Amino acid sequence: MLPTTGLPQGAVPKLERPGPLRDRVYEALLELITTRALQPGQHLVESELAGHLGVSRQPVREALQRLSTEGWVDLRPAQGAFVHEPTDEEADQLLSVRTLLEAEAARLAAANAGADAVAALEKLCDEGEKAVDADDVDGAVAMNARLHAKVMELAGNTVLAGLAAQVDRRVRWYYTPVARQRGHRSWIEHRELIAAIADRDEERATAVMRAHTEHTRKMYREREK
Amino acid sequence: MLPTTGLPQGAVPKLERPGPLRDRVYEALLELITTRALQPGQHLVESELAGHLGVSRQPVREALQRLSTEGWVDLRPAQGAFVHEPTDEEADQLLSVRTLLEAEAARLAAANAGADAVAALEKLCDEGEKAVDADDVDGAVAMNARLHAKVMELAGNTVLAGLAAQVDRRVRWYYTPVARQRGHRSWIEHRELIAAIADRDEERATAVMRAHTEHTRKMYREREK
DNA sequence: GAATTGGTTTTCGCCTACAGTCTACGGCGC
DNA sequence: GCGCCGTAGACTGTAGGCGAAAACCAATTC
Repeated sequence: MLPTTGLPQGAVPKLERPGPLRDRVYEALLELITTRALQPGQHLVESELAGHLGVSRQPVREALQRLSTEGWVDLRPAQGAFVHEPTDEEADQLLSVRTLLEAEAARLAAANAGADAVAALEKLCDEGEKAVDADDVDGAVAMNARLHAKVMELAGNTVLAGLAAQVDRRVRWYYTPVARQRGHRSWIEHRELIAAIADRDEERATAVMRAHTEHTRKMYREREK
Repeated sequence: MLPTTGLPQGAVPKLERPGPLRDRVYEALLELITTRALQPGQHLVESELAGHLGVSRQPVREALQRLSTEGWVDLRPAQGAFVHEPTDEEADQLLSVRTLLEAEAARLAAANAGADAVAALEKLCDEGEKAVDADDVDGAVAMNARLHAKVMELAGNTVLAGLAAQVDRRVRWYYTPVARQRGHRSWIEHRELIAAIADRDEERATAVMRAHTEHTRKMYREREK
């Protein structure tokens, strides 16, 4: 028993710590990039960002460094950081990798999932469909992300989850503009996926997820033209 | 035509630029980690490393930052960097992800490969076997890496290649101690893989690569006990 | 003897300053 | 008028320094 004080565990609100500045800068920049406030190809000047965010250059540099390794910005030596410009080819490759990772996650989820897990998935699906019916695009996209994240969690492979999280976020960056077009159909497929997971049918879960992600990929390709 | 000088393209050796210091620090630290000079769990003190490498703390910080995002070190806030301690579970997950990525790469390679590509693979395989015969473990491991990298290159998916490169390097970190045990058998499997690629047989290439990487995974598991 | 508390030291997080390098622009020669 | 060179500006790369938080250790109290 750790707490020798008579206080209950959650009584002390953990003393909201701001957390490392570099992380907050990272989050801020990522937000600016994903919302297109910083456009692809744009030159990111360290001192400018630092001044704008009210911090020094150092945290900005570290944030840019991290964004670089995750593929959000390109760091050209002695020239600075530029917001990454996604090519159509790269987007397609990213989507195909996503298909691979998500399909595997679906398979593992089907192998591991219990009744309570399935219930949780159903709940997420309900909310997602509700958002679609209400024309709440942002909400639907968010629920979609949470659903996929939940499947990934059920897969129980943290390494896989880490890679998928990166890929997914970038995919969503490219994909958000076309998300609007893909409403109900997507959630019907989600239902099929959950059914397959509930049946513990690894083969079918893999196939459904593959079809699902490939579907969005095809939609992206058609949009390119 | 860019070169208006009459000089051939490669004549000027690009004026050997030292390149960003942080990258060299990164390479140096990665070398130290993979060679076990810095042991898992060890606390990495910035000023210590900086002094040892003859640079300031800043490049060291940036290198550690990058190593952190790639999973080599754990960056605990306000505490510093610690060499990542791989758990058995994590190693297993990493190996399973590797299987997934490499199998897909093999499939794509089989779909794309031409005669010259197959020849290049054969050449790498020859050298690898030569290294094994000479009991040159480090050389064999290196050739193994280059062979897999070549397959990945043939797959033609840079995103996939990027992920696989990270995973592979970490796998090799865990795996190096047991590499010695897995000599000839591994290279026989390589031959089978190349044959499948030469036949443009995607199914078989996938299966062979999957068996190959799963084989090393099993070997690792047995070693755990 | 065990737990706590206070001070001390180490180390990180961030800021500021300086040097090197690349880019852009204006003047000069052809 | 056209192209080259030199200079000025801006930005990045690196170094050093200060304040603060965490870990460590010893003295003290129960």
